[in-house]
Amino acid sequence: MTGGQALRYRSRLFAYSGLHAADRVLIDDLLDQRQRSIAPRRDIVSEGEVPRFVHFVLEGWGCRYRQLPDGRRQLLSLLLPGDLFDSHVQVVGRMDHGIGALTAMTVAEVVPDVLSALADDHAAIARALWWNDHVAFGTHREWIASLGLRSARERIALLFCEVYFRLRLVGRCPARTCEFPLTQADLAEATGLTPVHVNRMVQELRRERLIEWAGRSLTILDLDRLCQVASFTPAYLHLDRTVAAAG
Amino acid sequence: MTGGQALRYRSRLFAYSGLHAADRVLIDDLLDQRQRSIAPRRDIVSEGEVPRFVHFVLEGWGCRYRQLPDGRRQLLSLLLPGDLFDSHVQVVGRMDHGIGALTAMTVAEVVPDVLSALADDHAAIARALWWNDHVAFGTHREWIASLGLRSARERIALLFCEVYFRLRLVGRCPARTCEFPLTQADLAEATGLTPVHVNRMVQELRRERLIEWAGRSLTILDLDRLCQVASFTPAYLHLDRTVAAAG
DNA sequence: CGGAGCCTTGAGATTTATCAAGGGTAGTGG
DNA sequence: CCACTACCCTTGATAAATCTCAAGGCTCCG
Repeated sequence: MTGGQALRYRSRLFAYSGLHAADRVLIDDLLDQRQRSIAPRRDIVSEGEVPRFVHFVLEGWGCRYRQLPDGRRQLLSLLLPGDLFDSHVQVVGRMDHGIGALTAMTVAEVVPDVLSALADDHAAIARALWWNDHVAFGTHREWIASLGLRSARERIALLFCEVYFRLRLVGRCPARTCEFPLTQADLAEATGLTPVHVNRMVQELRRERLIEWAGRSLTILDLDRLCQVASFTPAYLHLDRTVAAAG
Repeated sequence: MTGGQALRYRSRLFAYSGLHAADRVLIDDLLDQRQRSIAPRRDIVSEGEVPRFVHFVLEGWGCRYRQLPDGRRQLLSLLLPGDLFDSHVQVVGRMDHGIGALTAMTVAEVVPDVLSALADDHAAIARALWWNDHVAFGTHREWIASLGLRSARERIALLFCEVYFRLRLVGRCPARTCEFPLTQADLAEATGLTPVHVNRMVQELRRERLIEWAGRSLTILDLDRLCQVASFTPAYLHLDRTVAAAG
């Protein structure tokens, strides 16, 4: 589908169905310019900082998070391999939240003007960036709905579903098993629950043979039923604009 | 600050500090082209629909919302007078959520290509649209943090704070009193709580002399203390890019 | 005058949090 | 090779926040 091009990376953008093979190569080339490793639990961009780069996640998992003065912390979204974030970093000014690594990560730092220039010259790339933003918005909306109206059990199931579909899109979940390197404490911060309660709910999902999760490996045993538990529909990921939708 | 221009509307965009007076007039002119009235509780754009216009709220309050198959409903964000939403509606495809009116509303429907053309010709307008998106993202993030880690009382206080600052930006809250035409049931859908519990928490805030709220009118009696209760900081509204920041 | 919609109150049930402790495992240094 | 530490997962008991169900009252409008 992407042709025989020798792409070195697996950007999410490559999944966007409007791109030509040549567009993918252009994006791929950007990612070689400047890379950075981040240790687990370290910030990629801190609150209050003025960010200078557009970031592409090459390896590892990160998150956006918000921390209140009293120390309470909430994850706002997951940043998975292939993701890019803050494509229009020029408008950001001071960060109103932090971006951190959950595992060891490698990210590509792209100079915003270079990406903008690329988008100006190649309408399809501009559209791919729009699409990516649109999906990010959709994901935020679904998290609001998750926290606002789903039970603990449903929230956790939803997160598993989301990760599964997102990783599949970037070719990191060929079968029913994918990486899931978060701790239960991370999961608690993502779902607005306590670690203790997450533990109990995860065990429930295991007992019902919906998932297996040990170490960094997650297996979805019954995707249909898990989606049903979570009231998950992938609509908000807008996969219809994706090459995967064709296959 | 906006000069002596005869602007007919009060778009949020006018607050963006990068605009010239002439830019404001151009935007203002867009809003005359095509307007639509929406009855309270009706959809402006329904889930599953393919939206055709960029919308500007001229009067009344609306919301984005997500409804699960079983009927549970969560508000995702408030749409207040002056707001514009889905400025890049071209990428949307099928709506993954609904947009509805909470009160009677008047919206301007702008043809996306016309707005895009304007943004292409006037860099400042493009930046204003970016800024608006950026604030929308920030608001979604803050709602996630609200639902994930704040108590019922804090969430309600936060919503009052947010509305107060947003309305002030568009000149609809000159003093301590502003419109707040939601029902307690709406507030419950926004905060992920039950109407009964919202009622009790609102009474608590009233008893503590933090707010007065009766009918459609909200008065903030002690803004500092209310912000403190809510752990509210306006950072996510990015008012620093705003003419209000100067004054 | 009657109804509809909204707000309010009470009592009891449920979900989730809190506190506290124990166990497994992997890595580290002696 | 063993002990030790750190980190994570697990379990139990109890407490707190929020929900559910039910009913009554107010106000506005036809």
